[in-house]
Amino acid sequence: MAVKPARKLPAGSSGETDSLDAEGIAMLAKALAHPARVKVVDTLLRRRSCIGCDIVEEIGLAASTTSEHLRILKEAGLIVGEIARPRVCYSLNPEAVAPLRAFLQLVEAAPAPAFSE
Amino acid sequence: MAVKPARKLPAGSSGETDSLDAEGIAMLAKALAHPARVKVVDTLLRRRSCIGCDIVEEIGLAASTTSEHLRILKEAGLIVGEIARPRVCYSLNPEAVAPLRAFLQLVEAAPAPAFSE
DNA sequence: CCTGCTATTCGTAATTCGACGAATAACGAA
DNA sequence: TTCGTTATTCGTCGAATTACGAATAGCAGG
Repeated sequence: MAVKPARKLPAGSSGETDSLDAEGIAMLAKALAHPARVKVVDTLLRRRSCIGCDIVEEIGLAASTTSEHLRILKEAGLIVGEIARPRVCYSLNPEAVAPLRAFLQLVEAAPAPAFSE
Repeated sequence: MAVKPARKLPAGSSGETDSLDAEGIAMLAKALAHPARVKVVDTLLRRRSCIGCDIVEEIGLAASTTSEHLRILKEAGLIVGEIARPRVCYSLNPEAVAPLRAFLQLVEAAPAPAFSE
């Protein structure tokens, strides 16, 4: 479809001073756009620890499905996985969330619409 | 596979720490999980105004596609549309974003993983 | 060596998403 | 009333997501 008229500026940290990184924001949001993945993040938030197969039990999906969700979260940089054979130890990467959080904070600080609903 | 029963406990109860609304968080994130929709929100953020077809021009997609994105944002409660025939005047609904923002803030405040990458 | 434990990858379905043009709706203006 | 402007809905298509079980990969230990 190639419906990308917008400039695909390579990851070279170009100076977008006034335009926000919609792609990056959307990518982060997408990583959290599923209840199972939100639960994973929440689990890692409460149990500071990380155990792999405990996550499977916590969210109640098949191991392979859970692994896929973990892959997506990893790809978005939201979590990191330390290999400790035969286990994998997952942890949050708190700073990865910053761009999305900053954007939401801007939105929340915006003036409410004049008309009430 | 024992499918875990998704329990729907009232959000108004006592502790908000153990009753995370994963569904709601994910729904909000999903609404922002596309660059075009992030751009719409950003446009409404910068131009406090609301004009409907200006949004179409701003994000560069077909009108029908844009309308669909607006519908999704509306459905998630992130924006509201005031009908001013033949136009529709869109505005942000800043408070709708609060649950997701609060969740992200918790994540960001979490201790970083012990091992560095 | 083989066995068990854990995590990931593979193959495959069903469903949802994202995009477009065409058709439709709804009102102000002529 | 008819026309013009704007927004939404409809129908459709390919692509992506989500889910599962089966198969695979690595290591610790008997």
